[in-house]
Amino acid sequence: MSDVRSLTPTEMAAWRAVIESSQRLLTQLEDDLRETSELSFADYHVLVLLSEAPRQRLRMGELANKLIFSPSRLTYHVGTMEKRGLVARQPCPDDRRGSEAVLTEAGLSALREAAPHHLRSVRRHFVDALDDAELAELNTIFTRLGERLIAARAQSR
Amino acid sequence: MSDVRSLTPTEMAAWRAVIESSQRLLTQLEDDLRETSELSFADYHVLVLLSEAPRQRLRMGELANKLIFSPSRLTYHVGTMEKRGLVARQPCPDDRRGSEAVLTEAGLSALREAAPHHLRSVRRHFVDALDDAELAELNTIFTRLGERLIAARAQSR
DNA sequence: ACTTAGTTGTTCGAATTTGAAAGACCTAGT
DNA sequence: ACTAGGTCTTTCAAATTCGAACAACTAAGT
Repeated sequence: MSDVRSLTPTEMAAWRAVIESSQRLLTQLEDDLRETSELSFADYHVLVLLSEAPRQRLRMGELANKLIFSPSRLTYHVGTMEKRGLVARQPCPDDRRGSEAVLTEAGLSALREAAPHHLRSVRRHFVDALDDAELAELNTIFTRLGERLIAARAQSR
Repeated sequence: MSDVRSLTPTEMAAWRAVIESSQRLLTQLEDDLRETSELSFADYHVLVLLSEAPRQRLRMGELANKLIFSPSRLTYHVGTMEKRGLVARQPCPDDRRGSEAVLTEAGLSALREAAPHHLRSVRRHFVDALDDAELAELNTIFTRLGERLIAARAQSR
């Protein structure tokens, strides 16, 4: 049926494998995380990013960029995490438009508790399937892809 | 802050790059597709899968597996596409529990119209950033990952 | 100071996605 | 034939996500 080429079979196969498997990977990690903790993948990601930030806090906008979340999605999501006590929200000191999300004690505990399980899951479904050269290669390739995507997005504004 | 290791820096970097960039990739492709057509990425994917299937039809369950959609999500999504005339739904001849989604003329047209734009987008944001060896490598790696994930899922049932 | 344009984060209604039933049907063993 | 135990898809309500519009503020030029 489909005579829609413009991509070679090799290119198409690689493209599809990446899309499909990364989707499966996310789904599996999400499931594992929910089974061993009270956190979603997004929750976990928020906690990690905050824990790594100076003073364990990030501007909403910055957090949204890192998570690749729309602004409204982040507002909502941080709201749910705030209700659960995992993060707090504070007005930004030097810019009165902004606010920042701050990691709480409870949030840090939740992260510390979930991390071993989550990392085990990452290992099982990702790292263990790859050798060192492949890991290095993936890092190179996806870092490059990410940079190009960020550049492209900046372009089209 | 985070002393949560258990993954080496190399492993962690690769993992993060893959997750983040594949997310960015999806988002960009989705945006491009919406700009040049009336289709979402999921719509497009449905149309491709149907167009490739024998007699341009697939059981709902099979389609859900290929798309990595939950059953209820697929029901809803096919519903919206049906309203737009892109697909039709028919009872399954040999299994009265089931139904199948069928590609319509309009669906095929929509796919043919969207494909060049979409493929150009895939090329720009993915293929063009990679050389042949990398593409082959990605195909190998992600095919393997996908197989493992399917196996793991079958396990845990 | 005074516009004017751009940012930042939130809000709101609509669209989508989830997960737990439920309904209808198939399959195997009796 | 007749269950008992699956399977396939849909339904429903609740949770999430999107996108446009908004309010508050900042930045830059005049």
